Amino acid sequence: MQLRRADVLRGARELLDAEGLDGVTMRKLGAALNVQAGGLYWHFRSKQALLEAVAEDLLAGVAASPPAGPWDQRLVTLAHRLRQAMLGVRDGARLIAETFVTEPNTTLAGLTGMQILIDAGLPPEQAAWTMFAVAHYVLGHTIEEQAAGPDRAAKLAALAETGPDVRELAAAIAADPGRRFEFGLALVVDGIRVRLGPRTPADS
Amino acid sequence: MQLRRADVLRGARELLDAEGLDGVTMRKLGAALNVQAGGLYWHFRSKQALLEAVAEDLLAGVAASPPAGPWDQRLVTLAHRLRQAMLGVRDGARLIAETFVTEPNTTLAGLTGMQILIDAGLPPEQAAWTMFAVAHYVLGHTIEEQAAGPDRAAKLAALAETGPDVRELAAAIAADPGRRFEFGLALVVDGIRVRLGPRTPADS
DNA sequence: ACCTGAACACCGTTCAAGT
DNA sequence: ACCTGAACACCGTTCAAGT
Repeated sequence: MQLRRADVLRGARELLDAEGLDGVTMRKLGAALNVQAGGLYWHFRSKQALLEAVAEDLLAGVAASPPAGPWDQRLVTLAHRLRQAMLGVRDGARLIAETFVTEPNTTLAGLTGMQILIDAGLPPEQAAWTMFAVAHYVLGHTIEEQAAGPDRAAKLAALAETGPDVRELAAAIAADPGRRFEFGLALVVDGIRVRLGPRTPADS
Repeated sequence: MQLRRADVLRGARELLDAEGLDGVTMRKLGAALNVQAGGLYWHFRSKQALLEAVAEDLLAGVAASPPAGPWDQRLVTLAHRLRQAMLGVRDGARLIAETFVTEPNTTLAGLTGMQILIDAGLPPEQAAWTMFAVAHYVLGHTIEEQAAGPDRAAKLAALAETGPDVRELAAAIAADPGRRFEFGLALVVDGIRVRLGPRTPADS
């Protein structure tokens, strides 16, 4: 039976999850879908276009339903969803980083973040800039968190041996990523709060 | 005459600057150095090892001299240096992201950030976590900022046409990266200040 | 419309053998 | 010690031709 665009997308995502971004190959994907590698080019202009479609797909749930509550909670929810979306596949954050998408899911996620900050009281331009600051923190954190590497653990252990200060650094890398993410996110949110002035808790 | 490790490193960096990360190839590098691709493996265990050496090299200046002044200025200086180091080569931020280095330059940069925050009054564990939050913001920002892509401008222009709210978002992407970086960095620093309590301005 | 077969111009890595 | 030559097992992409 014939392959649909959605099948290729699903296959690519499964291959990504199984092999990582460097393991995604048009030939392997073809094999998984019982098709020659060249045949995939009927469905997608290029490998890059396929990866961008996977990236857009990955962000599907991020802003599908708008987060509710006070502005800080809404923003934290959105940031969580973004991280979770990227954690949804192996190398998801790297995929997002190496891709430039202007499709609905991606755009809506950005707009939603911006709107939350406008509702909180920021002028539109500041809201957009602030939204990107949050997004960049989330992206940077999640990329690092997903970076696998076989010798990572070994290097880290060796590093921890070299001194007490370096030990503290190594411990931070090895710490629970979820809690570390939360910590940094709260920091950024506090920074935003400063810009809103003192009468924020009363707003919705 | 013979090739030294440093020559390979310099060649790799120049090739990276000229062709981008995806254009760095053992064969092209060999050609640039008048050597067969296989010959490079005498100097470096693998392409990955070579890239990690380039990454470590890139961070040479970041913490070479410790930033001076009040803690917030010291931290901002360090963040600037980190961004500038990554901007020093094409795809520098992506290189740092795809690499896990525990060599002196990289480690010292991390330790310096942590020490600045300890001096500011944070307990060591918080200082380490905070340092990573800053680093992740810088990394995320600089990756996005360096993402080239030929159709980027076209996609962005098309996006700006689709509505006034999206226009604001597109404008933020197209804005001066230096100013945008500054804005987000100040946000993070304000967030840190909140955690230090009210008696900070008096400290050095 | 959707895919095959085959080719083109590449990759990273290994390793005997040369100097 | 440092590198060549040649091979191995791969890549993304194109495109005539098939169905």
